[in-house]
Amino acid sequence: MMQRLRVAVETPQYAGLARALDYACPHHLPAGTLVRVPLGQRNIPGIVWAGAPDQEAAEARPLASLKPVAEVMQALPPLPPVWCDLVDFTARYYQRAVGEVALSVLPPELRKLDNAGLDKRLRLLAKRSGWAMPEPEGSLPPRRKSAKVQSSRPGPAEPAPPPPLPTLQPEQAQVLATLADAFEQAQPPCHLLHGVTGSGKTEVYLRAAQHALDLGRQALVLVPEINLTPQLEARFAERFPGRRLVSLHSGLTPAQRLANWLTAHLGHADLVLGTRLAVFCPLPRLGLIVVDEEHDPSYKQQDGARYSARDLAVYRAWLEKVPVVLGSATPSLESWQHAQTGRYKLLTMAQRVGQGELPKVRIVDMNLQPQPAPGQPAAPLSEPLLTAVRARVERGEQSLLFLNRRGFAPVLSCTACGWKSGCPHCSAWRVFHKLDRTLRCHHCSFTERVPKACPDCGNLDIQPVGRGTERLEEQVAELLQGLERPGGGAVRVARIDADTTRLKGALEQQLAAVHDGSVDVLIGTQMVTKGHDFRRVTLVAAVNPDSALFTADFRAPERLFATLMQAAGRAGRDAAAAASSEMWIQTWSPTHPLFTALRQHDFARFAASQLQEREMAALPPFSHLALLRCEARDAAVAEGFLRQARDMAQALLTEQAADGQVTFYAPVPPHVAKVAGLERRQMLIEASTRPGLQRLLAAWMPQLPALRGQHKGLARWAMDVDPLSI
DNA sequence: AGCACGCCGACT
DNA sequence: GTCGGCGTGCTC
Repeated sequence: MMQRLRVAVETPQYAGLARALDYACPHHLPAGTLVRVPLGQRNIPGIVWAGAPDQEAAEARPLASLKPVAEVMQALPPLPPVWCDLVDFTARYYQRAVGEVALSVLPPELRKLDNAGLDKRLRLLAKRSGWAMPEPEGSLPPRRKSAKVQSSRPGPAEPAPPPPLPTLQPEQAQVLATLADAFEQAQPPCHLLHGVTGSGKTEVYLRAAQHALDLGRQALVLVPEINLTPQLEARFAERFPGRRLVSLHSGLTPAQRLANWLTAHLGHADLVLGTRLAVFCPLPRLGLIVVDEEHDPSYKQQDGARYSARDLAVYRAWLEKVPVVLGSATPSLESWQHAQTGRYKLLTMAQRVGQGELPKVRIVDMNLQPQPAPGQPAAPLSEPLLTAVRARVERGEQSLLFLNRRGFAPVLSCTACGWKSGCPHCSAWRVFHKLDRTLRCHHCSFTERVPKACPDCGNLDIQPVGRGTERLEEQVAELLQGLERPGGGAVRVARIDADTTRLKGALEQQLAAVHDGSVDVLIGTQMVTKGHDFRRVTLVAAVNPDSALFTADFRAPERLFATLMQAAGRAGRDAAAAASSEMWIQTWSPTHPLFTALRQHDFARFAASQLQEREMAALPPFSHLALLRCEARDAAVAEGFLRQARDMAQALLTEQAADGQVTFYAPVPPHVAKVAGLERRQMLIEASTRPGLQRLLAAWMPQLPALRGQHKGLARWAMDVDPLSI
């Protein structure tokens, strides 16, 4: 007897196919079962979805008209119900098709395999990892035999005996006591761990993970960037020899990613460490979630389903009734506000381990520096900063110069006619990269050789305008020329950014060079400010942080504060040198409150002033935003679509009972209005309450596909709920 | 998104 | 006379 089965398949939201589709199946399949189903002419993967099909759908499509499920992937245990709940919530909250979310968070390799192929992979993995294949009758996987199993494997030698645990600071002990309580609670609260750099947050994560493992549970640890996984992985591996630890991020090969995911899903992994996509990793024994550097914007997915992995981690922890720890030295204002109102439990660690001091912050007022002669480029480093860097070099200490702009110069310009190196496909300048003499668009990757003469007037004198890391490296090397290092020999200047680390292993290699002291001055973008422990760095300088102060983005100050605090944290990691370490900031706005707060390392004060501004302006976390974005060949089409969509929403609002205020703003071009030949427009929606916003979106979004036909040439649209930048 | 169907220009 | 351009429309 055929049955009706709901299956989530990858269908885009804007095609009007957001819900699970109906298929016929000869027998019942549990929700979460991976299947292959026909859709149009294709055979695609899908996941059996729970819930009864709605009445109308059942009447519109009688059972006999449904296509049958093509294949059931019995080799894979069904995804757990809480996993389906998490995906369901994500799709609903972020306004995406449920199948799109479900399938996009599975390892890509899993989608390609058929049942036989999957079975083969599972057997191979089981054999290699030394665990028994689960019984076909869906029985629980056998409990791990920890060290015993591992040591019987060929390859790595006996795990080293666990190292002695470091003594806990009183603050750490207190935090851990609170967390220990949370493990006992039926519905543990969300914890915000506010710990200054060097206060030993990682030790807290390790001990909390230990607690979860002791209870026979799994721990999930999220980090913002792939770059940060290896070092954290090393610390966890060292602390938990004999435990199975897997990482999950997009840098793994497809086969590795599948193997690690399967290890976690089958319950064989004790610790899962990964980037934002790991928040969806199925874990049958989940006991703890840690979100490190919770303020980091990388947690927000920026394409496809635009989810916040941090927010989903909090939701998942609530669903699965496990403790969650959000850790940061500079929490996001959203989390901070939740901690202030008591919705999150605030845990504070204000002391640095080993009584190390935070670096002294020195502000250089650029208005007081001698100006360059007319026509001459400004010096990259002010005289006092240059002197300080020189002194470090002479003492054999390292300096880190932070400039958040890669390339040689952000734009090239003709001195005669004023031509600038614009991108023909985007409304952005193409960046001059000197090494390979190219002009590169950082938005669409369009790359050309630098022209010999001005394309407009033929003038041979084309000048770089502004400064990126490539140019800074060149200029600093010049400024430090002839300086004597203690060991003798020339000053060594190195640069780490997306361009110098493109090759696999390049970042590790360059970091190693910094660690072993074969670099005196390191120049880098944001990349070097995150997480790395540079023991010999005693001076960090933000060369040009001002641009972030004056952008229209209301979150710019919050982000700059976090970035500078994080950069400051790179200095004086070695307690002995901490007293003499400094954070330098070159700015044209030395009296800006952001810098005042930074000088005092006073996050709470900065957060309070920012929150006050946000409240006055009715911005998050005091309001809730959504951004409807769309792209079209023609800007007028994009704007027309947004306006019509707005009219629809306003009509809906007059029908709905009021649930707070909702304000619609006019469609505007985003910061970069044209990318790869498509015009972008966006419309901001501001709601006074989250439920009010969610209710509107739920009613509104399903109506948008109907507008499609009326706007010829409309490429695509998408809703960004809780957008990070507007 | 895929993938078809569909109706107009340069090739064997 | 066919191959193929991408415009429009559908997928349980």
